[in-house]
Amino acid sequence: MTQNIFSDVRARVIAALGTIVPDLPPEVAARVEVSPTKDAAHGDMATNAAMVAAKPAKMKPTEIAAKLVAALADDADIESAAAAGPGFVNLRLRAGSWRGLLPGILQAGEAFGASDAGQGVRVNIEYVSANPTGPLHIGHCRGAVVGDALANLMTKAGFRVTKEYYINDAGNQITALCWATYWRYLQAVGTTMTEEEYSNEVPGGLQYRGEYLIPVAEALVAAHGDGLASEHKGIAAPEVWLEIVRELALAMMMASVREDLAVLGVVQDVYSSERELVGRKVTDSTIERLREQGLIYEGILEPPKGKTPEDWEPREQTLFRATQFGDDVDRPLRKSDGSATYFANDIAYHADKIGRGADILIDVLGADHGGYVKRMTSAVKALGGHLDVLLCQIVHVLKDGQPLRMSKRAGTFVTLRDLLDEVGPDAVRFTMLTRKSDAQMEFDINQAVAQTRENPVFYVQYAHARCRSVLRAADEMFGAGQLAAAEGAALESLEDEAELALIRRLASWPRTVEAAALAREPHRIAFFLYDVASDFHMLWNKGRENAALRFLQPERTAESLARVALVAATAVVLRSGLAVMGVRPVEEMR
RNA sequence: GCACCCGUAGCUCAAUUGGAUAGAGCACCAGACUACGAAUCUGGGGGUUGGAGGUUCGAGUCCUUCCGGGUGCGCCA
Repeated sequence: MTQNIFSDVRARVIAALGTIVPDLPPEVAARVEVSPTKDAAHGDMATNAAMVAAKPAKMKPTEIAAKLVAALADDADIESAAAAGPGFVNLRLRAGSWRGLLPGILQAGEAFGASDAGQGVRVNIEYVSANPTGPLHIGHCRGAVVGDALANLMTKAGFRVTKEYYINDAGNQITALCWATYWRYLQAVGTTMTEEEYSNEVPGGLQYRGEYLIPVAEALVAAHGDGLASEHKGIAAPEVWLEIVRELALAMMMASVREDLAVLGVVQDVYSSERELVGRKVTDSTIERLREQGLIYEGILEPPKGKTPEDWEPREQTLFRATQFGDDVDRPLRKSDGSATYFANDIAYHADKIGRGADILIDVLGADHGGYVKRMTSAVKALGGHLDVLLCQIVHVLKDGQPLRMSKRAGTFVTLRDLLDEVGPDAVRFTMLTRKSDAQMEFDINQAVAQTRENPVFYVQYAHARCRSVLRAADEMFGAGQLAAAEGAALESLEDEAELALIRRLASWPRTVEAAALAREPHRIAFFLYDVASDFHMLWNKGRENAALRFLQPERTAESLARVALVAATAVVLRSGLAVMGVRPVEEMR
């Protein structure tokens, strides 16, 4: 038996199938699945082997199923096999085979569930990548959690993962940030200008008016006094101050972003700067490379149908042939002043990631970037790479039943830090993973902190705390070291249906990790842990009604140790799963 | 107008990626504490999976079309 009993049994099914269909094509074997049954009445697991093999074998599915049943009947771990429905083969494993998995779980500890499914493929996951123009807000939070959990998940599944943040520090937004910072600086040195007057002098107007720039201004004063202002404490020539302000504002904004992320438990491996990339002329060389492939041309785009912008005029641009790779239109790479578009720099950035050694690129983006997906996947395809994009849909935050609208103007702007202060990082992370990332979600602050079953964070934590409680009691009852004894304990006494159901659940953890990693769906871990917790609470309560099922019984050491093994294995799986989600397990609920 | 995401119980969401009778929680009704932690558990009602076609052994899942919600749509990032 390996750690993953499902892949183990699958191998036996394929072997058996091979004796029935001698020339079984490998691609057919690859489609054979062994999965848990939805309905316990069907047994423990079911396989579609007979159905997928029917066509190439030119046999009826039911006929193959009948032969599979006969072939598998000899297997020592299989108690019964039965053909069902259109050609399923339902399998029931011996209780002893299930129980026999517990020592392996305890031995593996939190590493249980790890696999080599990823085969060491190098994956670069880029997430958050918020413009460093202000504090992170709730809109960034979901992507941060999803990206981070996905990184943990794929690492556990045997991928080699790099976690990366792309700093968009090269565009007009940053110049706007500099002007906004400079306004705070002028205020700090005592300018007589009004905000209105200042805004009129700023190209594009004053954009970022939040107070979070005041500390930057104070740092500027500390370092330069009023030397960055004009004689009358007005606006000096940008050559005097712009680059100085840019350096400091960027550094301090990024420091605050990283601090907020750290509170959330997110620490990335690589922080890549767009400015640095542009400085290295990577954009130019990447465009040149695409030009050599004949993918760049000068042309004029059609205006969008229906809603044509007011100031539309046909214009010749440098275009990338995105349509050759599945995009709807070709995309511009240069602005009219000759500088690179954001897209052009981003192509260069993705080329850079590939160049640093990534077999698969993953971008975790916000829903407002949906229109960006096709062009970026097209570009990466042109570069010979592979890009998956995860779109995280909007999160609506609810408090006391009322939606918190995200509005900077109305002053109801919710920062990530605010949310973390109110809910705590563990609840934030778990709750963010209780929805598929491409579906919109409601984040109910009251529910996230509730100490009831309707809060999955609590429910799972409570199950773990209960496990620990039992293990602490076992320590007292049987003395320290009972765990070592439990690993070798006689497990035959674990025969109640609720106990076996829990074991089967724990045994499907490796399969869950693998499937979730391949599907890039970290939310499945949250649902799995909820199911483990549910199975465990159910078993606990059964012991309440039937004393014979209680975990610890002083006068029955063998039975107790067997159950201690089960409880310890449950705690192991819960911790293993929480680690993937980046949530800390708790020892007790206080 | 076009593209992408979504539409599942009254509400919030799952559904092992095309599998068997679509499942949880909340809410509603009825039950279980002389406790290894009742912050939990047991049972019950509740569905034309937005509508209509199609693909096949089999569709919530894939295709077409329509309806509804969200996001975006040449020198913003």
